[in-house]
Amino acid sequence: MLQSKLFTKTVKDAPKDEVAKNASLLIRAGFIDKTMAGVYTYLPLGLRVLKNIEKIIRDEVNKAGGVEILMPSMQPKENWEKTGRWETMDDLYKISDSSGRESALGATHEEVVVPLVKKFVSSYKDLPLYVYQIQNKFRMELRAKSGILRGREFMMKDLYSFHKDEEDLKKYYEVMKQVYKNIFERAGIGNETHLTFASGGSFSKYSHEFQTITPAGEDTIYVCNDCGVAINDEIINEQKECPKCGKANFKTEKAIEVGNIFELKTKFTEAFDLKYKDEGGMDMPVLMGCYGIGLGRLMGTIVEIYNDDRGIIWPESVAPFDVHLILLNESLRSTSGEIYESLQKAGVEVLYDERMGKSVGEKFADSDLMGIPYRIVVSEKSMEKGGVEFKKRSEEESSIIKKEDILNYVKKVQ
RNA sequence: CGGGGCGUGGUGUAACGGCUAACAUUUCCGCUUUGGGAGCGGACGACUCUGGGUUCGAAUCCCAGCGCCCCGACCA
Repeated sequence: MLQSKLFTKTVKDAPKDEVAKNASLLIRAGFIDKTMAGVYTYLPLGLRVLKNIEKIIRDEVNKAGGVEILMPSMQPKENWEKTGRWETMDDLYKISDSSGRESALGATHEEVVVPLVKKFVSSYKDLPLYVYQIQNKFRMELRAKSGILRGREFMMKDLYSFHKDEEDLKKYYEVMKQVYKNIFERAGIGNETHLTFASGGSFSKYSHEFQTITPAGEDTIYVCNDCGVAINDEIINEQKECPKCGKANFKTEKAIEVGNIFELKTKFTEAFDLKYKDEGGMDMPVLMGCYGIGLGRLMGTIVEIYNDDRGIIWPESVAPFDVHLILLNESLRSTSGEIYESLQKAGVEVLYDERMGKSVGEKFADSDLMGIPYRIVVSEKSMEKGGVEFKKRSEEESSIIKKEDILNYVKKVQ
């Protein structure tokens, strides 16, 4: 993409209200724009990151048998009354039309997915079933905060699994643990992200969160020094030992909850009377699990972890582009144009800063701020030294490489 | 929802209750410049969040509302 076609601009000073690093950097670099408190527009650069995250999640979830659908944001009030959550869920947005008819804006989708599945599942032969979507959720946060980490409207991957018995649910629950591990690994935050025991499970007494350690976190977790899993506040108040290895040797950390997996068991299937016929023709309750990841929150978490005083440093797997190609001298426009074409032909995603009239300093500052993993500078100076300048955003040193060798240096991940 | 802070050009800031609301940056025009937000000259851009009040006079003081941020509570 030509940088001149980006309609966004970088800004030197972050809006003074934005204290959160993720919001400050993403706004300055032109990835997002705040529409109102807790509600953000994803601009061209930000959307590309979001799509990359989406791709990783979709890929891993599909491997685990997930079947993608798209459910509506507007949902019937009656369904929410059936589960009792029309009254009990405080952060549910309720909307009404001019005739006074009320609906809910989906804060989560059990109220839609269970009646949906009921229409198609009637036999043990129809189970198990794993459906998911990547879609916007609405939650009436009384206090939206921390940039895109806690919004009122946010994109979420929510998967719902349906099973004939506890054993099958348990089995899939373990599969999803691994899926989540893979996703966070691929998104570049594998080392910082800990499987965390939380309360709320049905048969195993626990649910699980995936918590990423960073000072920007709003949760406190206790990481076991012996086995590396963590427990949250709720659990440490109930017990003093690690649920996995039994030791009681924790270090306290601030963390962001990037994912959550939960056994719902029959909580919602009972409300909608979702049953199946077993081999003997008996009606049996369907068991459920649900599994969520907030995409924007994941993006914000990545920024919180990967930045320096000059800007963002994207992991290659989610970066908006692979290469930032920067032309400094008009005399080399055709040369850099050829490099641009050949990289694109090779499947490398390139942001090409071909703008003239911008100072070198400004171009470099923009590049550092945006955080694209590889920077290639085409200039008269680099040509005198024998090629183009190649530099990783994550490293300080640059090197001169021949333009024929560029592809060897730009290793494509994913 | 309780507590605190802040609302002035797109952005960041300034202005004693008193002149045409100032400066930087952005944007536009011209020239110059080309390896870390470069220089010179010119131009555009603000009913000072909204509504009341006090005053001869309000960006400035008072009240209310709205918005945004922070702490807390809440977060299947």
